[in-house]
Amino acid sequence: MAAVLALEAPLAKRPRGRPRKTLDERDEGNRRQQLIKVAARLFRRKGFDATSTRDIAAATGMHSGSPFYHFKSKGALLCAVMEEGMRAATLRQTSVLQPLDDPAQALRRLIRSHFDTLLGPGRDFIPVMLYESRSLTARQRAGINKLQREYEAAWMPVLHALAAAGLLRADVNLARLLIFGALNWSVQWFDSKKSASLDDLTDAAMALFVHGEST
Amino acid sequence: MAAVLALEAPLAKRPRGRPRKTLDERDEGNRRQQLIKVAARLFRRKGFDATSTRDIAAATGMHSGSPFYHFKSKGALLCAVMEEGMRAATLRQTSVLQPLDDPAQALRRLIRSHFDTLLGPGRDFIPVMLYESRSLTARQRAGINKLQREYEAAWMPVLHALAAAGLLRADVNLARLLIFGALNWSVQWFDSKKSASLDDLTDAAMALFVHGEST
DNA sequence: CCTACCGATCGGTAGG
DNA sequence: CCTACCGATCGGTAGG
Repeated sequence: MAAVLALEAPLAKRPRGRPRKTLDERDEGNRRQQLIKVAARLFRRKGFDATSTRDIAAATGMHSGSPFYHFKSKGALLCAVMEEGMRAATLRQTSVLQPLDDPAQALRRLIRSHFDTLLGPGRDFIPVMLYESRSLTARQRAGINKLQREYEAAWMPVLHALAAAGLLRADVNLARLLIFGALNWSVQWFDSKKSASLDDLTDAAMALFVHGEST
Repeated sequence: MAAVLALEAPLAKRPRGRPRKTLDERDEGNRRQQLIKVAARLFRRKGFDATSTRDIAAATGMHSGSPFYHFKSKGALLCAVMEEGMRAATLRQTSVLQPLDDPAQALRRLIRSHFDTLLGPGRDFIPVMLYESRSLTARQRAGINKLQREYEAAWMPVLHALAAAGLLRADVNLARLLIFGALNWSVQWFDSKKSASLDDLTDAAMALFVHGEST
């Protein structure tokens, strides 16, 4: 009898709060990841300041105070979103580089991977990072900047090689800033339901930046 | 006696509120412009949501409710900032185009003027427009978009001419979006105290985008 | 343009 | 992770 009660207790306790996802999805320990994912979507759609921790809690199926069990502040949650985004972006970028590529091919892969990071389905993390860094503390921002520098480091040898071959004009550091700007700005206007694909964007960027006969 | 009182009354009334600028600067009717300018600076530094109407009032030397005498809502003030920015930017751009320019020269002037609009001293209006449009109502955004389309219209014949001459590769519409991205993103990283000048940036952008021997 | 104020909302916490 | 709550702040308004 006691054994039966113990087995059934979790089920009996469940419907205390508001509607929950199925038990399969609860999967204790993943609530933190759920919060990060939900927060990223809301931060992107409405902005950090305009998103309340209550919004995030409700969209995750929690009550208003519960996000603070997982994160010590709203800002810490924002920082976690950005860290998770940079972790995934760096992984994606590393997986795409191939040792035998010539510089133009390498740049093409980097650009295509970056567009994927910015515009691929369900990718809210990096857009949030690009537009909400102002809400980080100085210490948090320093941490994110470090991840960004590591990410950008992979581009520099490629850009230098292109410049040496005469395929990229302009000061390499300014070129890097301008190129990242051109790519990053796409989160403002890209519409996946319109005609251009990520491959189209990559072709256009290569044609615009890389000089010479064809690429 | 009555005449004397009438003449002095405005002076006698002045010190009722908090510290004011000199009488010369008050200049009734310019308070609205002052609000727009102060709001632009604060919106840019802290973001729209993180700036309170009390911040704006205090920085203009008003009390907390007074901005609402000039603007019916905080959002209307934001919209006024953007309209004022676009008005100045379009004026600046129009004044710079010369009928005898070849396409590359024309693009150079457009880019230089755009950097001036984005990064020149005291230019907070357009950066606010670029990063706070999400806070506009749909109707306000439609109005701002119209001004932006008019501004961008001047670029299209230039880009088409460059494409026809083989100096600009890539689809012209995508090129326009990528180029504006490269330029607009500079508000994120440009530091007027560092080495590069607006002319340096213009040179780098031209070298990056415009193909051919030299420009 | 100021004074005095309102209702709403927010981030965060104690205690369980 | 929920309950119940706090202090602070905010956009906006009436009435002058």
